[in-house]
Amino acid sequence: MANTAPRVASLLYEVEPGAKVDISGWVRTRRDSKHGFSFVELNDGSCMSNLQVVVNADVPGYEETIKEMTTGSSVRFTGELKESPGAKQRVELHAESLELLGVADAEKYPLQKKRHSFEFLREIAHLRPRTNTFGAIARVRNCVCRAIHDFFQERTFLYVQTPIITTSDCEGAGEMFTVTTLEPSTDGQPVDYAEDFFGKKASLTVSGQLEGEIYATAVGPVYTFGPTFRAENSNTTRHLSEFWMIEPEVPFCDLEGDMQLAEDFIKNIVRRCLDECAEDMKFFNDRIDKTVLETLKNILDNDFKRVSYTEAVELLEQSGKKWEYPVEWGTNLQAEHERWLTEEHFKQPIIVFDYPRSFKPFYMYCNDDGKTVRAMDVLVPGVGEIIGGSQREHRLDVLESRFEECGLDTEEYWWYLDLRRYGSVPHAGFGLGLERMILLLTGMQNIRDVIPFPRTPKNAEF
RNA sequence: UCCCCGAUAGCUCAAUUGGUAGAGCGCCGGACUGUUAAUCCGUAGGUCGUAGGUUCGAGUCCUACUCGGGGAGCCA
Repeated sequence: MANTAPRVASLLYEVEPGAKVDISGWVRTRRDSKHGFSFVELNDGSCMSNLQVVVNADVPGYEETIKEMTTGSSVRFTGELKESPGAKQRVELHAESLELLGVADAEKYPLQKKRHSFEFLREIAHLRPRTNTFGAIARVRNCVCRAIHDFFQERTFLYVQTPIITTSDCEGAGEMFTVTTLEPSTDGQPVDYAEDFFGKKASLTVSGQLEGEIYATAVGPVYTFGPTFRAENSNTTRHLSEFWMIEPEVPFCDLEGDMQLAEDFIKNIVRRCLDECAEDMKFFNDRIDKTVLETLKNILDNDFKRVSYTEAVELLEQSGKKWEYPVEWGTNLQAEHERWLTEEHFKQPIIVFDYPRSFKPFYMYCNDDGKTVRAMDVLVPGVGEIIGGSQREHRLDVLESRFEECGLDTEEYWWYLDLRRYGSVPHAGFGLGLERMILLLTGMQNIRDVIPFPRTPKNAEF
């Protein structure tokens, strides 16, 4: 047995009838004809569709084996690929041999030939990739990851691995998980991190941005692509405790360039998925969200609407809507505001920029107006904020005063300030939440269903 | 963390003013069939989330807890 055999996807869409085939996979369903033969629907994860295997009763082993080929069992067939008289497939496999590799007790196997709720499937996350929806998500997610690397590689960005364990805090990004080998204190005494593994308090990263800036100001455009951890007690359909983030950082770049990069980036990913995962994308449109293809086409066909925070506030004030959270210049936009702007008013992705400095972190470039910073958020219908980014403050004196303003210790960020002391340049970057991007692409509602093994408060199974 | 809602068969759900549980699907058995969400008939399958309480009597009412869902905040 070798894993070089063609897979179902190529048999269905590429290989010509007449080919001799050796194929292994899992049974999705079986239909028996009492006096003659059985149809076995074989899936191997290479695509949404199954290979229909026609097994005649005269195939050796048929009588003893076919009843065991229940939903979920693993099987292997050899035979000849033939044109299918059925309307639903181009070709089918006429089996000449059959082999049951692993049984799946039909009485106990949790996946049935019917739809299951996503809540139920979350409880069996080790089996859910065997379903149509989660197989499709896995393929789309893979496509997105490839598209991301290709996008940046084609633009000469360097892929930089920033640390997962870190002793710096990208302030404002959220609560951090502590990494320690110390036993929990039982006497109520505060933990002495000087005694800890790293000799100081260490955490799981909440962002690779600060380290990304180090490389961007040395080797040119870079991007990070890795797991990120937030210990926030967030219980929503859009938050994970462990998620994947892509963070480009570009020297000699201002906010304008940053926004353009973000827009090109998202459009590129959308285009790749539509081109390369057409079958899966059609499934999402048919079964998950009837508007998803239209939404994605809309994204490709239009420039993202750019609106300053100040303009956004004016639009919200003039909307005549009753807001649960009052709109006032100087307060952060709430979900209801963002949703109205992108879903009801503009009905397309928008980029809100130049936010008040009062609620934005220290590293963002301060505008001359003394009130705003060069920050931008990309908001998309259905998902909300998908990208957050900014031009970074590269002026040493301004940055130092911002540290003071934010109550931060410059000593801890000595290396970050060095970047401004020696050869400082304007630079900018952003962070894209991978799982939120996949929500947008698939029309899935809950972020826990677009990552293989979701980690959320009180949940870290598998 | 806050606010709402929920937990009954393997899955999805129903059960009247409180009177000791039903359906569909799935499974299994049978019939039929180049089928493809197959179709038709039948069988089996439940300590009603956990622990208390009210009551002659609780799936149903009350309390606590656990878990799940939706929304909010925080953010990507």
